[in-house]
Order: sequence, then C-alpha cells, then structure tokens
Amino acid sequence: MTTIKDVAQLARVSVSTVSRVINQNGYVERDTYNRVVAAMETLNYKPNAVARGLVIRKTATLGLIVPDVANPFFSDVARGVEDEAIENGYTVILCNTDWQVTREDMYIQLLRGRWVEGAIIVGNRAAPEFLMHQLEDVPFILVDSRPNQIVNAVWSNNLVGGRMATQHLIDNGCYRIVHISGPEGSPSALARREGFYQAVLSARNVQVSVVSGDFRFDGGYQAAVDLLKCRPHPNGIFAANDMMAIAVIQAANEMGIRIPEDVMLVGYDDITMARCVYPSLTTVAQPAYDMGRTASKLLITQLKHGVSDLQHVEFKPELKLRKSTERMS
Amino acid sequence: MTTIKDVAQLARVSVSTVSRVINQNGYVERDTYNRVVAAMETLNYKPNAVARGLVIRKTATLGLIVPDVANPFFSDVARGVEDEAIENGYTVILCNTDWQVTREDMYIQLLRGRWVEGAIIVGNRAAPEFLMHQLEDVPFILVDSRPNQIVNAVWSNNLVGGRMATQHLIDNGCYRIVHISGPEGSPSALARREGFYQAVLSARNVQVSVVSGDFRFDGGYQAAVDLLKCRPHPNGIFAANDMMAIAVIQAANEMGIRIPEDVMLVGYDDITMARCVYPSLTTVAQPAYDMGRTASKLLITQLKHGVSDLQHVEFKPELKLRKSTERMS
DNA sequence: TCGAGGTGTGAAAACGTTACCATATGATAA
DNA sequence: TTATCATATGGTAACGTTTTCACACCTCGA
Repeated sequence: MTTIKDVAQLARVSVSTVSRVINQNGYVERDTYNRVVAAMETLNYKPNAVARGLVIRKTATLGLIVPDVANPFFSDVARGVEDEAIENGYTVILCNTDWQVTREDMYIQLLRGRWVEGAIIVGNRAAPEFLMHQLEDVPFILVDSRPNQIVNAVWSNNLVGGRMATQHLIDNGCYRIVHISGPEGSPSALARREGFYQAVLSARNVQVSVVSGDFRFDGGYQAAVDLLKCRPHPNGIFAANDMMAIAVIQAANEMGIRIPEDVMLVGYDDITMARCVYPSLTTVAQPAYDMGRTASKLLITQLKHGVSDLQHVEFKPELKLRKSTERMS
Repeated sequence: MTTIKDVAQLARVSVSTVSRVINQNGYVERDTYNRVVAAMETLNYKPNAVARGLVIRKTATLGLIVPDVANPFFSDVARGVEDEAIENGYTVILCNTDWQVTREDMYIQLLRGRWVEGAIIVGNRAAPEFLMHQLEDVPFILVDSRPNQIVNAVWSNNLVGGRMATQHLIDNGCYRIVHISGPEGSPSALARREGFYQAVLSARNVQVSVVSGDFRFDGGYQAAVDLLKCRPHPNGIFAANDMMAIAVIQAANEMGIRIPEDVMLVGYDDITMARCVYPSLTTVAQPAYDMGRTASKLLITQLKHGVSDLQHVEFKPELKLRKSTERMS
C-alpha cells in the first residue's frame, strides 16, 4: 500500500505539497506539480478515503438501505436514488436487508460507522424514533414508509391503494376475497392490508380472509397453492405486490384455475412484468423510480443547505386495469 | 459526535480501557467494565469504523459491483454473494454501475478507498489487467466474465449457451434468425453473440442478423418493434437475456404477431418470470444465486487463508424448453 | 532601500481509534 | 523475604490524510 509519504519521498517534496497537488488548492510550482503527478503515476497511488474522511469528515457518500434488491419495485427505487445522487457528486452504498430487522440494524451501524453523509431507508421495519436514535446526526429520509410527523419521508398512499384494489374486486362481483399480505413489519404491506380491511368492511355479503406472504415469488406461490386448493376457492385475490400476484397466476395456471373467470386478481406496484404475464395483471401503480429520485433530491438539498423543515412527499396510487380482472359476461 | 474520549471521561478511565471494553480483549475489572458500558449507553456511543479501519486495516467488508440491480439475474447474484458473506461475518457494499465504464471505475476507486477486504465484480466491462492494476492489493473475483487465465472467476459458459439457444431455433426450422445482443462491453453478451455466430455459421440456408440491445426491457422492446416491422420479419429471435425476450413478447403481442407460430423466441438467464409470461419463454438457464454464492465463498476462503491458486468455476448452461419455441405442427 | 504582498514549501497538529509498553497492585511460590 | 506472575490500568505512538502556521523567496511600488 503506497501512501502519500511514498509519493512525497519520490517527488522529493513534503507531504503537504503532495496534498496540495491532490486537492488542487494552495500554491504549488508548475515544476513541482509535474514531479508529484509523475510520482503518483509511477507508484499507482490512490488517496486513502478512510484517512481523508477522518480529517475532513466528508465522504460524499449516501447510504441506501432496501429490503430486497431482487424486488423490481425496490431496485427501481434504488436506480432513482442513485441517478440523482451521482448527478450531484455523491456515490451510493447500497445495502440489502432481506427484510431482516437485524440486517437493517447492522447496516445502519455500518453506514454510520462509515460516515455516510445521509441515508435513505426504504421500507424500514424499525420505528422512526429508533432510527433517529441510531443515526443520531446523520440526516435520513424514509421511502415507502408509514406517514409520520417525525422524519422526512417519501411515500405513496398505500392505504388508499389497498382500498382501491379491494374495492375494484368488490365492484366486479367478487364475494370470497383473500388478501395475500406482505411481510410482517413492512410499513407499506401493513397499510395495504388496512386499506383492504377498510374496503371489505363497508361491503355487504363478502367473505374475506388474509394470508401472509413475503413479497417474494416463492412465498406468493406457496400461499396461492394453499389458497386455491380450498373448496370453494376464493373468487377474488388481492396480492400485496406484483411478484406475489404473478406467482398466483403461475399457481392458478398449473392448477387449471382460470383468471379472471374463476378468480380475479389484483397486484400492487405495476412492475414492468405486470403487462407481460398472461393474463396481464391489474395492479396499483406507484412511481418507484421517481420516488427514489425524489427522496434522493430531498436528502441532498438538505445536506447542501443545512437542516430544513420536515419534508413529506406523497405520491398517488393509480389503478391500472388489465385482463386479470376483466369481466367476461 | 461522541468519541471514545467522551466515554473515557464519563467513565473516569483512559481511552485504552474503553477500547479494551469495546474489543473484549485485555484485562478489565468487572466494575470498570460496567461503568464503561453504562457510559457508552448514556452517550449513545458507536465506535467510528473509519478511524478503526485506519488502525487495524481490516474492515470485514466486501465490495460488490454489478451492472444493473434492476436485472433479476444480477440481483439474484447479489443475494447469493450477500448471504454467503454475512454467514462469514462480512458485510457487503453493493454498487450499481448502470453498465457505465466510468461508474465501474468510480466505484472501484470508492471500494479501494474504503478499504474493502475483497471485491466481487459482476459483468465487468474493464479488462482484467486494468482491474488488477486498479485494485492492486485488494483480492477480487469476477462473475459472469470472460474466461481468462489471469484472475479468479466464476462464470457460466455463455458461448455454449448462445450456441445452444441458436441451434435450438435452427433445429426448429427457423431460417431468418435475429440475435438481439446485450450491451457492448458486457463479457457475457459478447460470448453469447459468439455462440450465436458459431451456430449459424454451421447451418445451411439461414439468414441472420444481429441488432444491439442493452439487457433492459425498454431497449429490447424498441429493438423488437423495429425488427417485427420488417417484411418479412424474422421467424426466430434469440434475445441475449430474458428481460429483452419478454419485451419481444410484449411487442409481438401488441403487433398481432404470434409466438411461436410466426416467430420463435429464446431468451437467456431463466429468470423467475420466464415461466410466467405468455407464451412461457424457452431460455438458457444459469444458476444466478449459486454463482454469486460460489464467488463469495471463493473470495472469503482466499481472504481467510491467504493467497491461493487461481480459481475458476464454470457452470453449465441448460436449455429450458417452453412454449415460445414449441412446434405447432 | 524598505515594506507589502504574492508565491512556494515544510513542519506539525489534528481526526478517532488500536496496540504496545510501562507501571502498579496483589497473590503465589521458592 | 524476595522473585515471579497474573491482573488491571494509563500513556503514547502509530494509521494516512488535511489544514494551519511559519518561514523563505521574489517582485513591485514608493
């Protein structure tokens, strides 16, 4: 490992001078400059960000914590965050919690220990108060969280979304409706389920139940198989996200159950694939990329201009009608 | 920001003692220990990993660079890498290059500057020699790269895979075959294209062409629309990955072109969705999760037991036959 | 000729931590 | 009694940077 000292020695100058060359500040003679640059070149020297960070206490890095990168919604959010960050000279450290609270906590420690300048936490499981305590002086913003009055957040209204999805099933005549819920502890999953309850509560003659999923294909598949084995099986399913909804389609296909004739299906997220499956999936859309981008922008603004007021941005969910709930009459 | 000094002061001990408490080494009296722990608690003290890293030169962190987290293949690799890493006490910093060489380079600098102990680079665009130069003494392993004799690597044989996919189209009677290629600079895309050429070269009476895609849905969609507008349009398409293949399905659906009757289609990767689209997608499977996991394991073994011999692990691609190439006769 | 101010350079003190060495106390063995 | 050893703690030098201060040199105008 070559250090600034080695460079200084080879260039026959002090470390101060090398530092000045690296950071392009202070006076340094043309000749000296060239000598230093040449020395850095021959030694393949790269300044050590760890030591640098220790001194200047700036890292130009943002931390991004997501529950599951393999989920298209979250990876789109991540892309939005990253694009905005890079345009503003920040780099992004992405951490994947796999929906585990312990991993979330671990990565928060990691980020704080690495002195990220700000953090974006998507689908946080820990309470906002706890996060504030953990992150202490690191500004952060939540995405896809529950609305709350304590911290900055970007979210789409999952309560309304869940209600819309469910109401749509009811309006289409479904009367045995099942909700495949997201993982316990996911704020958006919780809100969607609440929306589901709100909708069915005001409906007449509707049998409902909720089974728990995990926002993953496999979990959704398992839930769907169990569900569709029942006699009589539900005639309306609201899956808490598209991955699970697509798993339902898969299971139904294999079991010879027709969608939408035998059972109608609504998903959530409107991932790209929702249009491509057969039958195409009715789903509640939320603008993942924009949400990420917005969160990133808000956080960066705060970093650049100091603390600001509490910022809340809400996106409106939108029901996309497709074949999986089309009436055949 | 509270430091070890603050803790020492509050607990009325020296920083050395606090350090001993934190790292659980050396002698420290029960009473002192408790006092220090209490002090850390009240101050909400978290050791600073930056400073720590500077001294002990170990970070227990791995760097993972992927071209596109939104691509299911890469996110599955990432999950594999991460699961293995965490089981071994490492945390993973994930970086997303968006297929841009500049970002890849930027993140390599970042990782090196942050003193990751090892790096896993997926679908590298830069040459291995360049990476060796850049990363210098940071051990690393390539995933989904070209086979080469210089660095450790885990890959599946994309050449054979590309050949298999193409041969399958030929065997099914396709005679106007188009390959939608992956992004320029992606090693696996390149190999698949070579496999394509090898297969068509040994075939008689086959018209071929190659158009370039980007491994993304949108790029594949655009390519597909252009392609299917031609008269006569191709009757066999080999898309370099499943995302683009699914985009082809989408485009074909919209244009009233039937798959497989009018045009047969093969993808690559066997992502979960490949089974769910209509028609289900014939594709070349590679075990993304296992590849990531293997790479991670290899790297960690090397880190723990010092330099080892050059390690190469090859996975065999496997053709999954589904409806998109089913003969209707 | 002198001082002011711009230019170029180096020494040394931070940053927050760990590791090593020194010192002190008490217990045990010769 | 004295030497040895385990236990407990503090002081201090690193780690690789940046930044501040100090000093030296040069040029220019009065």
